[in-house]
Order: sequence, then C-alpha cells, then structure tokens
Amino acid sequence: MSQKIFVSAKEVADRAGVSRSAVSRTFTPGASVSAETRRRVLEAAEALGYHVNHLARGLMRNESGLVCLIVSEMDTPYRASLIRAISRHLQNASKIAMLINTDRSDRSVDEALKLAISYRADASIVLSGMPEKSITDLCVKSGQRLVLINRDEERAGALMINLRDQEAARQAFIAFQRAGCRSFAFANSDVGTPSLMAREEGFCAAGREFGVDVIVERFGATRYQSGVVLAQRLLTREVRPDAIFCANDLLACGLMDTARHQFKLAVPDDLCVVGFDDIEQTSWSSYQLTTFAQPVDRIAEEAVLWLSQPMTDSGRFCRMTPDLVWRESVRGG
Amino acid sequence: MSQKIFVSAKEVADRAGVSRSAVSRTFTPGASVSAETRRRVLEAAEALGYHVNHLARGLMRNESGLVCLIVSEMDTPYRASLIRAISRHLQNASKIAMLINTDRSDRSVDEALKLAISYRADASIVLSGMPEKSITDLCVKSGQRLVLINRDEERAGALMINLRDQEAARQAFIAFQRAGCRSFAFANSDVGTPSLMAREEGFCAAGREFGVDVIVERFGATRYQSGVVLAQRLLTREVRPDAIFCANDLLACGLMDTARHQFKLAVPDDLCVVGFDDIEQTSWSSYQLTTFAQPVDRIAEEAVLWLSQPMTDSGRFCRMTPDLVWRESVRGG
DNA sequence: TTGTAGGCGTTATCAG
DNA sequence: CTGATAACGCCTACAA
Repeated sequence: MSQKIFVSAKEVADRAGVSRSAVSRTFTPGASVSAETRRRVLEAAEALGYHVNHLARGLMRNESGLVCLIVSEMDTPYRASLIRAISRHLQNASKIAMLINTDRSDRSVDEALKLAISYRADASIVLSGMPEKSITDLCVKSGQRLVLINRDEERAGALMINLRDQEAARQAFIAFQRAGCRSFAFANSDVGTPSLMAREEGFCAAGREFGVDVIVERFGATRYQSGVVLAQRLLTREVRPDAIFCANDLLACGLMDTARHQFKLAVPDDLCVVGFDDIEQTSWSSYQLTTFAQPVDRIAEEAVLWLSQPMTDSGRFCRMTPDLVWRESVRGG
Repeated sequence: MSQKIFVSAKEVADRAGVSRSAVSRTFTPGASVSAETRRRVLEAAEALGYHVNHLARGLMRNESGLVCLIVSEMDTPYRASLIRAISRHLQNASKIAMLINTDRSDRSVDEALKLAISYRADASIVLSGMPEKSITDLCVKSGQRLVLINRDEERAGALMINLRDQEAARQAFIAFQRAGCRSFAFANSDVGTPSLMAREEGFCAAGREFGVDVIVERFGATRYQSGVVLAQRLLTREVRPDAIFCANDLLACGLMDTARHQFKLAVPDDLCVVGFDDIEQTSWSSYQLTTFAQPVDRIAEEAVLWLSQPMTDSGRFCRMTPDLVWRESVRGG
C-alpha cells in the first residue's frame, strides 16, 4: 500500500506567495479575493494539480456531498435505469452517489445505512428492502435525509415515494375486460415486495368489484425465468386464462415467450398480457408489451429535490401515477 | 439546510468514562484494548448511536475507502452487470463505490477524474471514454490506482483490462463458415469505441485471411434501435448476407427482431447471427443468441485486486478471452 | 482584502 | 493497557 501524496492548500499557498486562507477563499464561491491573488492562486493550483480535499471540507462544513444509494439486484433493467436517473440528478445538484449493493434482506439494508452514517452521507436513498425503525430514526436524528422508494411502511422524517399500484392494477383489469377477456390471472414472484403485492391486491380487488374470479400464481424471484414457470403453471390449468397481468415486465417477457414458443399461443389473440415498469425490452418488436411506465425521471427528481428541503419531523408521502403505455399485447387499445 | 449532528468519539468517551483514544482503539481492528474498556465503549457507542467518521479517518489514514466508477450509459445491460460485479467485489474489499455518470465525451471523463481526486478516492475505474494523459498522470502521481476497462490506449501506472476482441471475431467468422454461410457482414454502431472497432477489424481480417469479402455497416448508438436500422440496410442489399456478426448483443437483438418480423427471415436457417457480451436477454427464448460472454466477474475481480497491489510505474495489461456461448442463432454448433 | 489562530473528528506516537 | 498530544487539510471567525 503505497503512500498517497495529494497536494494540499499549503503547498499552493507557498508557491503563490499567499496565505493558506487565500487559497481556501479562492475555491469558496462567495468569498472575497482580489483578482490578482485569485489569479496567482489558480495558476499555482493548476501547476501543482491541486484539488480541494472534499473529505476535509466535508468535515468542516458538516456536509460531505455524498448520497448513499441502497439497492439490490441493480443490474435489473428497471433498477439500472432508476439508478442512472438518480445519479444524474444528484450530479446536477453537485452531489455524488455512493452505491451499496444489498442482498435485499432487511439486515443488509441496515448495514448499508450504518455505512452511510459512517461516511456522513448527506442523504440515503433506499430502493430495496426495509430498514429497521431504530436505524432510520438514527439517520434522521443525525440530520441525514432519507428517501424510501416503493416501500410501504412509514418512517418519520423520510420521504416516501410510491406509485398508485392498486389503481394501475384496476386499470389493467378494465383494459382486459374491454378486450373481451374472460379468465383473469395475476402472475407474481414470491418475494413479497410491497409494490408487487399492491399490484396483486389491486387486481384481485378489481376482480371482486366486477364479480370475476382471479387466479393468482406466485413463483421465485422477480425475473424472466420465473415468468417461464408461471406461464407453465397458468397455461396448463383446466380453464386457461386469456388475460394475465404480470407483477413486472421481466415476468411478462418470460411469460409471453413461453406462451408463444412452448404453448403456441398468439398474443394478443389467444392471450392478453400487461406488464409493469416499461423497461426498454418491452418496446422491442418481439414483445411490444402493453405496460405501466414508472416515472423514473420524476421519481429521481423528487428524491433529489427532497435533499434540499428543510427538515421536517413528520416525513412526506409522494404518490405518483404510472402511465399505461399501449402496445400490442392487449386487443383493442 | 438543517444542521447535522452526528455523535463523536468524544461523547462516547465521556459516557463510557474513558479517553478518546480508547474509543478509537476499540474501533481499530489491530489495537490493544482491555475487554472491560472495550465493553464499556461498545455499550456507550450503541446507546448513543456512534459510528466512526470515515471522512476524518480517511483524512488521517490517507485512505478514504472510496473508489470511483466512471461510466456512461450505465443502464445498458452489460454495463449494469459490470457495475454490479465491481461494486460487490469492492464491498468485499471493504471499499465503497462512488458512481459518476459521464456522457462518454473524454472531457466529462476528465471532470469525473478530477472529482475522484477531490474526494481522495483510493482508485478510479474507467468504463467509458478515455481520459487525457495529463489527468491520468496526476491520478497516478497522487497515488491513486487507476483501472481502464476496454480502452485501447496505454496509460502509465494503470491497469488496462482488455478482451481478445480480434481473436473472438475470427472465431465467429470460422463458426459462420462451418455453418455454411457464404455472405458475411459486420454490423457496428458508429461511436467507434476501441473494443467495438477491434471486433470489426478482427472480423474483416478473418475475411481477408480466408479470401472472403466482408460487408461493414455502421450506424448510430450501440443500442437496439441501431440494430433495427442496420438490419434494414444489410438485408436489402443485392446479395443479402447470411452471416452477420454484431458488435454487441443489443445490436444483435434489434437486428434479429427486424430480420424475423420485418423481413420474415428464419434464424438460423436463412441468417446466422453472433453477438457480443452475453447479456441476459440473449438467453431469452425469443433470441437464443450465440454470443461471446464477457467475463464480467473476472474483470471485476482483477480490477479490485489491482487496488491492493504495490504501485508500479509501468502499468499492466490484462487480456482476457471471451467465451463463445453456443445457442440457436448459428447453424451447427 | 489579507493573514493568524482555532477547531472539525480521527488516528498515530509516545510516555506512563 | 491507557491517556495526553500532535498531526491530517480544510474552513471560519477575528483582527490587521
């Protein structure tokens, strides 16, 4: 482990023939420095390759500029696009994203939040799992911003961004009805994420509302492969569903592929499918999936906006409406 | 902007009735503390919610624990999986990833590296674009580790991880020949990334080697939509290619979809296709694409390993061989 | 406008 | 094993 030798403000000051404070002031936006001093400092800094030490600055200012992103399975299309959107918005706000991988267990999310505290992150944004109240309380008490995305529980002092999953599910149900579908199913993973469960419940509730039975099948992780299995289970039932709402697009892709290739069904003629997220693949011509678009960019925007809001004790809910994107996997439209 | 009030070692020391040093030692792995002192410190820390300030620790130890990931278009499947792999390996090495989005211009990469210096990152890993020599020199001079992935230029003191793109391209060519293909094409984007160009050159070189003409078409970004356009251009030529090597999987998916749906061609009977990356979608039953797998996990492993290697002036090349994954898009296999 | 002095929360060093 | 003390690099009064 070799020594790191970054150049410090003192060296710049010496070379420029000014005091350390002059250097500091040169790099502090609102400070007063004469043009001449500034010029000499900048010149020396350039020559030496000086860059303000954000660690030390953060120590003084009590503001690190770091924002912690806590997320599991980040290579999943929807997650990846959300991370990208958030990190871009953060950069625009002169913050920088620290990325922490979790395994989706609540304990590993707790560990991640502790790490965020250790790094004196200005904020933490949780995309996966639900941290313990004692930890989130500590975050908030420490003055850290906290954003929970698509989690259902409330946390004091945090911003909770949620989608109207249930309403969307109802909308999907109605779309199926308009398409003349008669046998309805919901295809879910068995991980029990709040937003996934909300979609399931919303779809079942719509079934009750309209006096129609809804079959629910759950299996595995929320991925393509589970969609394959779900299709095999649902499409071999005595009364085969002709309308399947999938908890997300990945499941829908696996399900559609299997319906077509293994069961030789035509979508949407034999089977209507609706997904959720609007990941890029749904627009590919092999899928053309009708789905609900998560307002990824707006979620990111709201999350980052919250970081500069004055602290409140109560926390805030922010509910957004996903847009139904009509493509070719449902008749009519 | 409300004040942040994190609890400090002094407060823990006061509560536990010991000195600040004792607290520090308790949280420093190799240090010697009596069991009793340790217990009292831990108890006080727990009660107060104390967490070591990594910013201050980094200042002292001259080691921030931060590693900067510089990447553009990070929501792309291959990039996302690489980021995930790297961030997991970093976590195992008790480092933490800082994520910086660039627009792939070399200038924005330079800016990102300056940010990495400002945060005293222990290392920077560049996945996109090529930073200026003056900047990379500064990084290395400052004692920062530097890893360049899939870049072609050399940089002193850096680890450069590359794939044997040309050899892979030759292998693809031979696979096409074995499948009995007669008219060869290479489908590329027009961004000119080193690794993409290497694949193109390797494929053309193989054509020359075997005395066969190779058509090259380039268009747009390295994404699905460009694959669509490339298919339209290539498949309307007088002599229609029956073997197309795509610069990456995203292009291949767009090209395959278009070949099948718009041109009603059967893959692999009418057209053989090979891609590159082995993104998850290639294993979906709509594609079953034969492709070269990037050794994502090994790349991540090597990159992280480099961070703990003793510093050398010369830098190091690390070349890896992508594995050809046989699926259904090429006859034979 | 400028320089000086003190402190931010740590860790390393060195007596005890 | 423990506690005082001096850094680390920076910012912010305060006084000049």
